[in-house]
Amino acid sequence: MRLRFAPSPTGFLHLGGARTALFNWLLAKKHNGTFILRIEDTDAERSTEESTGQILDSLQWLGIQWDEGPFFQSQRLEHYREHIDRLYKEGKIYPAFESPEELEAERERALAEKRNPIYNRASLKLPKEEVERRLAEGMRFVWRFKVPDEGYTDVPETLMSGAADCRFENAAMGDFVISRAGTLKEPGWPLYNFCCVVDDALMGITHVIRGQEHLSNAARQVLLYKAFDYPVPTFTHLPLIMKNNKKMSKRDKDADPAFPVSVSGRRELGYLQEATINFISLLGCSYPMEEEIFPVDVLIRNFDLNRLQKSNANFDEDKYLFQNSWYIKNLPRESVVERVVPFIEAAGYDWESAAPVSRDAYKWLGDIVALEVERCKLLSEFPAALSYFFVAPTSYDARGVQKIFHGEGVPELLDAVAEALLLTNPFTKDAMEASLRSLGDTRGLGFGKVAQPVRLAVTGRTASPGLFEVLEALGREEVIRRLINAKEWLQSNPKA
RNA sequence: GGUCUGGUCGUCUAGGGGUUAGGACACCGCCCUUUCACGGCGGUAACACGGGUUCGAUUCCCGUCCAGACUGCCA
Repeated sequence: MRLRFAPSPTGFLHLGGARTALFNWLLAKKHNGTFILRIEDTDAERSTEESTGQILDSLQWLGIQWDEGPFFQSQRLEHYREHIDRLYKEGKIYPAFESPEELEAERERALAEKRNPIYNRASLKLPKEEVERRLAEGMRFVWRFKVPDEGYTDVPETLMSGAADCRFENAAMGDFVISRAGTLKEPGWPLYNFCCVVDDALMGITHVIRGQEHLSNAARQVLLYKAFDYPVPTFTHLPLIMKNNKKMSKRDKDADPAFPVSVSGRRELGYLQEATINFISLLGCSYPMEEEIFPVDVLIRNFDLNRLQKSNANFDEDKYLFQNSWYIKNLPRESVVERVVPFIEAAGYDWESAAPVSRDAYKWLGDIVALEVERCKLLSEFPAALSYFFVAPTSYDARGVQKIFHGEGVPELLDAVAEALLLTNPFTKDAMEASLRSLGDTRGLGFGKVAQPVRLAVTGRTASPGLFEVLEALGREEVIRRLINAKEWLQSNPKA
């Protein structure tokens, strides 16, 4: 079993492409087959090396490793030329001389007359001598494939059809172009539909899994396989991934920047590799497992073309986020910390000097990351969530000031807390809790009345992880300093 | 317009001639609780419509409607 992923390097790898790559890879892995990567860069206008690099990066990040390649179509011209020659000699293709403008005019005419806008074969009807004269003169032409006038072309399709193959009417297809405009001396570049067939045949591809937008191409491609007398692979055309009920495309200009369609964009936002694989594996496919969260080896074992869905799938951001947060909570802590570090550094926080002097900075960082692991759904949320560990608050949440700081006797309370914590030994969360609970009791205050002002004083916020974990991580000196700062701030900013 | 493909809770889906139509995310409620989260428990919610076939259709068939893709000298 030989499968391939064949992206065109005209932009980043998007999530739909990643899912196509994943399914091909999964099937290859499951059956000990071969997964080939081929870059379809026949369009010199739009292909870039930068894009190729990005696509390879994204695949590697996802852990989708190819067994062969990457092959580049731009380096395989000889094969295509050879195949064109072959078809020409057999009379299966012919040169067509119309300019794009002429074609467009004809197309509009056809549409206006409610005719199917397929090529009218004007060049095929030219006398042989005329064709030869034009070719000799160096007139520009494209190669068109002569599609049979009658009959049907059946695409062996595992998904997008009923029990039978997917059937297309030849008469409705039109003689499609297989090679761009050129002359005999300077031939144009062959096109996708053609190169794809030549390569898949030469590379021995047995099974093509790709997006459903290629389904109608498949009919043309089958015609080409037949023309070459090559075996036709089996096709699986995946349902499309939709966003707000329209195709999620990398060409979509209106895409919301908060929800990038690229794998790299998601990575930069702090989506995890594990969550991304897990989530896209569920788009248009189901598995016999009860849970919807599973590691990739379970995925490989259970992937099955028969469990593919036929209808399009909407991309559910909520579910993706949920899975991401699940992995942040459940992946080995060490692994999460490792991945959070670049985000913290990119935000400009110097965690090494923020760590209490008595502590190993990296271990300390691990501790505070652990405190936010069940709150942050994206890696990119950690810097803001943890900011007060790196920089002492200089202002306090406005609503908190109003509701908490302006309560009865808060400055004195902060003093008392500072004093109590000074005497708390060891400076651990359990000891602090006992100490502050009893302080509350003596003052006749509910525990919340003690904890909330302290939280606000120390973090500047009304919400945080468990207060005592925070205090312990901050260390005694820093906590006392912040309590005193808060009290002073309160005295110079009294209730209006 | 033509060709092709689809249609089960809001979303992703399981299922399949007889089921209380199952799960997940989201949502709502309760519990836990020093805040915010996490977690636990529970709840609302679906077979597009009309004809057949059948003792019985959400499931099979046909139409309708709706949706999407393709209709490039892009891939």
